[in-house]
Parts: sequence; C-alpha cells; structure tokens
Amino acid sequence: MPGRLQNELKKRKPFVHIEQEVVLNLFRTGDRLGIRLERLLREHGLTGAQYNVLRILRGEGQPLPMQEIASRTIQVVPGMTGLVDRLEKAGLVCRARSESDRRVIYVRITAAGLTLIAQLDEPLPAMERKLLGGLTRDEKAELIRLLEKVRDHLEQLDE
Amino acid sequence: MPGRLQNELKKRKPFVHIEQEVVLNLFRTGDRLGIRLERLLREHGLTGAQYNVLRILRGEGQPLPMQEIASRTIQVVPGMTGLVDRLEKAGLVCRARSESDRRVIYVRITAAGLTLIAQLDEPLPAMERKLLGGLTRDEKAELIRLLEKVRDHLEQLDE
DNA sequence: GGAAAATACTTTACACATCAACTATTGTCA
DNA sequence: TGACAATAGTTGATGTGTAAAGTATTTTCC
Repeated sequence: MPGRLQNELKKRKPFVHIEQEVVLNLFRTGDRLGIRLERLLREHGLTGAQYNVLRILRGEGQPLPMQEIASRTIQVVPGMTGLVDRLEKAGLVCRARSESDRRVIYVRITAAGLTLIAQLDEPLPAMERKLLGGLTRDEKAELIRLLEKVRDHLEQLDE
Repeated sequence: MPGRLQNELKKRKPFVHIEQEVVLNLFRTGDRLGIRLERLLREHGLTGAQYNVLRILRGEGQPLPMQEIASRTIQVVPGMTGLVDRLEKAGLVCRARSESDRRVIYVRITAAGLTLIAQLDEPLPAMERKLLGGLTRDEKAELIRLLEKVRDHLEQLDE
C-alpha cells in the first residue's frame, strides 16, 4: 500500500519517513481546503485573514488590543498592522488608543463589519460541511484529536 | 469535553459545527509545523517553496517544465515564475527552452543546487521526526489516512 | 528620581500566493 | 489556408506572512 500522496506527487521512490508523509499531507490538505474557503470569502470582498479578525472581534463583543487579536490567529503582530489598516480603510473596524496605557491600540468592529460577516454565517459553515463530507463524524473527531495531539507536543518542545 | 482549540483561542461559545473545528485545527497545526520547518530551511538560505522545487527536480533526475513543477507543489503557475527567477539568480537551477515546443521552458537543477539540498538530507527528516514525536506510528498512519480521505472527497467535488 | 529593561505597535524589506490580463506558440477545423 | 481556440509562461496588482529594526510608552529597580 504505497499511499496516495506518493502517487499524486509522481514521486519515484517510496517515502523513507512516515513523518514526511504526514507533513506533506497536512500542508497539501490545508492548502486545498483553504483555496476553496478563500474563494467563498472573496465573493464577499474578504480574505481569510480579514474574516478571522472580524469573527474574533464579534465573538469577543468588545474592542481588543492588536496583540490580543494576533495571539488568537495564525499571525504575527507586524502582519496585523497592515491587516487592520485595510479593514479600517474598508470601514469594517476602527482603532482607538487606550487611555490607561497609551501604547495599546484597541480595535473595534463597526456596524458595517458586523453586517458583512453576518452574511457569511450561513454559507461558510455550509461550505465547510460540504468540503469535509468525505469523513464520518467519528473520523472528524479523530482527526481533531490527532491534530491537537501534534500541537500539544509542539508546545512541549518549546518549554 | 470542550476541546482544546476552543480554549486556546479563548472562544466563549462552544463550536457549533465540528467541521469548523476540523478546519481550524488543520490550519493551525499546519502553520505551527510550517514555522519550525521554515526556520530550519532558512538557516541554509532556502524557503520552503524553494526547497520543494529543488527536491522535486532532484527526485525526477531530469529537467521539468514549469507547469509540471507547479502541478507537483501547492503552487499556481504564476507564482512559479518568480520562484524559479530567484532560484536561477541564486545559481541553484537554470532554464532552457524546449526545442520541440517553443512555449515550454525546462528547469534543471544545478550542481550547486544538488549540493545545497544534500545538506538538508539529515537535519530535515530529523526535525520532522522530532516535531511529530507526540504521535505513535499507528496514529501517524491514521492521520495520513484521514487527510487523504479529505482530499479524495475534495477531488470528487470538482468532477 | 532616573537609567535600563520591557512592552505595544509600526515600518521596511523580502518572499509567497492569488487572480486577471497579456504575449508567444501551437493546435483545430471549417 | 486562415481565423480561432487552446496552451505555456510571464507580468502586474493586491494581500499575506516573516524577520529585523525603529518609535513611543511604561515598568522595574537601584
């Protein structure tokens, strides 16, 4: 049983390390899913990163500092600056400097931002269900468990 | 059992859809792994995308058209142009136009390119083993199976 | 009280990734 | 044959992600 990715990539030799196969499968599958989800978001004028920021702000229900937003996404702080710049220019969020600590900048979602992401509350989960339709519910749960276990171990490596 | 990602993202409400949890876990885990692998590659002056191209060319053993390389990576053709530009400028690959079909451009890995990626043949798999040390061999195999199943279903959606 | 460290954010530079539009070449077929 | 479609690759615009350096503000602590 040589594995499917191997054939897909037209590699000649079998994978020497199963770990490499895991990593490549992880990247490739994430990419394939991401492309389709980004496409849906783009129809509403948003990128994936922008949608994530708006969703986090809506979920929190109150303004959040730049760094707090960055820590909840895949992102590093420097990238957040430009991201919020674009969202602010589009009128979806606004900045406000903190009174107590003038280094901190709070980001707040605007009414226009709330309206925009509300339009995705139906189609986005529907798309996710469709994309993951190949797995049973048990398989989805098992996939989540395995991925969390990988990240748990990665965090241990940091300590 | 509320799930770990949920806590990690400091979300208030439980995930409504398990599919969303799968997608977020997939992105986040791939990102965490990618950051560490990219860091190792960068020590050798390469990015992940560049390393992939070199590895594909070495594995094939002969020059490949741009499009063929792109089809074996996560990449779209337009991005491949700039990527090969940079590799060529670094002296790691070279271009050659096909004789039979003058639209096609073949990319060949140079001796310098082979030397460079040979330096990663040891440390890269070692790093991958270390990063995935949290999973048993059976769990790695199961993770691969589930990810391949997701992609199989995605391909069916295209037909 | 004041120098030094820490923190929050921005700026800059570079490398991807995506899409749309463009050029050059080849294939189709009426 | 000759218009037209298809294909291979490039270019340009926009957005994202990383690292390194810079600025402003606050905290620490002697």
